[in-house]
Amino acid sequence: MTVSRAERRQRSEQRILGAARTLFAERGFERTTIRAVAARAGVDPALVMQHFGTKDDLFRRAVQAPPPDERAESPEGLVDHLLDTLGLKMGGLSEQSLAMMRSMLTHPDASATARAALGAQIDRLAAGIDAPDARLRAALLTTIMLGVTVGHQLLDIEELRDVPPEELAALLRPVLHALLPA
Amino acid sequence: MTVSRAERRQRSEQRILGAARTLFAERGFERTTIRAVAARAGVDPALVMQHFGTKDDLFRRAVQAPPPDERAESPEGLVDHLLDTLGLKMGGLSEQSLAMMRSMLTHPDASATARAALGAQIDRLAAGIDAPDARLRAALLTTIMLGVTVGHQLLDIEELRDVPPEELAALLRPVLHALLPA
DNA sequence: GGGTTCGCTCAACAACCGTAGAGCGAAAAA
DNA sequence: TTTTTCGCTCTACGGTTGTTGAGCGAACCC
Repeated sequence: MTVSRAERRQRSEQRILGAARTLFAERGFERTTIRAVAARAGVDPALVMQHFGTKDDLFRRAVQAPPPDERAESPEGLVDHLLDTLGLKMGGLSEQSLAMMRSMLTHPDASATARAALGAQIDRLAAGIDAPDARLRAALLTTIMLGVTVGHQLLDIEELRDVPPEELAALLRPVLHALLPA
Repeated sequence: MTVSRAERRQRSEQRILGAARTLFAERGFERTTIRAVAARAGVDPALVMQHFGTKDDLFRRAVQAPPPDERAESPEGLVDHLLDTLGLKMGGLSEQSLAMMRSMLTHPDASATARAALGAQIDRLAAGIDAPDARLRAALLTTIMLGVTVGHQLLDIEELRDVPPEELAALLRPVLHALLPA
């Protein structure tokens, strides 16, 4: 019944991290206060600082995502992989992705992280596109998916709500294909 | 050489509004302070409140855009009109659009305004699409343009920087067409 | 020209924010 | 058991924020 000290520490760190992710994803960086995170984690605000140092550090920890799986990117599988990106399968995007996206337009740190993440995806995509303007095409593919995700997950546009994932995928497939060279 | 009182009033109101638009567009709502707006307008912070009442009111005034021109929306012209939306022509989007977009993910008011503006565009587009899922297609068209705009104007993705507008339009045209019924 | 209006500034308040340091109590080490 | 460690809370500080009310000076009205 008793819990070891290290265990307690790790456990409350996880609770804080979870609370932070949720609030960052819902309200963004600026509107999320340390106090609110602490309250949601059932913890004193000072403990948050003690664990993560600074609010920016907490944010960095909260949004850091596991490295993307390096699956083989055959040109044909490109579009399918992109459609997965939407988070349509497996119950939506991770909370850390949402948290980062929610803040990427206002928080300089999140903006840089977002640019880096998108840049990485552009790199990955461009490698699978055989055209002189491969990077530009990859960038457009990426921002297109970004836009649909923002509209769907962050702005909650009603026309996209409750649409079966397969229907979205079916409509988007030819769209994405239109950016691949003939 | 002397200026009338009404003239002075209107003049500083415009300066404040301009400063607000610029800062809201650059940093978003939360990171823009009344003091910063006032400083940029060369004015006392209290005057900003006196003119606009509240920071939220100032934001509302700053982002309110002129009503979209009700040009005839022939189904063929749809795509061209959408490409204009990108702000590629005529030196980019208005500062009020950028200000609204910059804050739409974090400020509840801006979020509602953005949803409304996107909803209106979806309506307009859907009217020109002849398909049972016209609204869904219109929503996707809208969010796609949103994504490209966000990536280009707000995140400043380097692959999209300095790309001639015509090149972007040429690549996007088939993309958008892919969402119109055959 | 004298009184009034009013655009504008000055100074300040109350609330909230991120953050730091001292201290408590229980787990760990001796 | 005694001593030490350390996860955690309490309290509080300094700074910034949105916002307000009093007052000044110049344009306005008579």
